[in-house]
Amino acid sequence: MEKQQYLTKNQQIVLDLVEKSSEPLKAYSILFNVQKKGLKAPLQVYRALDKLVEIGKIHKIESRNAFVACKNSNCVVSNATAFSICESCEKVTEINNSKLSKYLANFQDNSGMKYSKYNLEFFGLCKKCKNK
Amino acid sequence: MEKQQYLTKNQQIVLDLVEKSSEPLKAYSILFNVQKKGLKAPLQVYRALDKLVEIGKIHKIESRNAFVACKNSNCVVSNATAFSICESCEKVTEINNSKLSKYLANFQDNSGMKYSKYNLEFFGLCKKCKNK
DNA sequence: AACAGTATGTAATAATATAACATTCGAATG
DNA sequence: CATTCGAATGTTATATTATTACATACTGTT
Ligand SMILES: [Zn+2]
Ligand SMILES: [Zn+2]
Ligand SMILES: [Zn+2]
Ligand SMILES: [Zn+2]
Repeated sequence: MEKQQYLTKNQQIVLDLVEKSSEPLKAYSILFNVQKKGLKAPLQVYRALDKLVEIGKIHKIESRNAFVACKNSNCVVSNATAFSICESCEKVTEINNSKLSKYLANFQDNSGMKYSKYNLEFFGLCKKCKNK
Repeated sequence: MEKQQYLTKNQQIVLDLVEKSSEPLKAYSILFNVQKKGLKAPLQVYRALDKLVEIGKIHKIESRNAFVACKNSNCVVSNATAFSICESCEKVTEINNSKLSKYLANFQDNSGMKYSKYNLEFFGLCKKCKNK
């Protein structure tokens, strides 16, 4: 059984916002949006984000410095993430493909390094933008 | 035949520095190091970096906001990059594995999106750090 | 109650990156 | 050679992203 994670007030406020959003949110946009809820300083947001990323409730899109809620049943495997990113409209989708995740989780090369985590970002044009 | 890329003075200065480095370099560390060569402002460095990334001479390690020289014969496929990153010593290695790149270049899901580019970052402990 | 670990609040500052605009360079053309 | 045009440069200012430092408060355990 997975350990239940109780979120603190700040963490819950930030998570709610990120989950409601249809697009990746940037830290300072989050800050702006939660100021009416009492989170006044960047650090309060960053600390909540750090924790939420750590427990897999949200992910950071590294190439965009933005955050999205996890769409894979709270990513039991938050250490194995893959996203598709439209370079035109910036739509981001979390990829949930068991073949891909199996392939990457088992990937080994001759470096002698044991990988415990990965993050993959695909770029291209989404259906909509392709047909413009 | 591939189009020859002539680098400008600023681009060459930045590239030389990144190629000499055994570790990923951050933009402002690059700036500091090339100031004696006349590049005084952040933008001069960022512009050179942008161009070098565009033509595949260097890559950006997104999770670290740092830059490394390409190790794959100037990445004919600079739009298909994979790295291993040691979370202890921060050593970064560009992965050159044709099976992996073939697998990812051909990856498709049911989103209808055609991927033209990807970046993959593996995390773990390098040989050295594992044995400590 | 004492303690340890985690979370919070707050201010200041560091680190990363871009906007705006004037100027210069360099290849291509006529 | 003179003109043109796109790319690159120089410079200043500013925007955006993220962390340091330190004091305080909350939570569960002994
Ligand atoms: Zn997820
Ligand atoms: Zn799109
Ligand atoms: Zn490369
Ligand atoms: Zn290491």
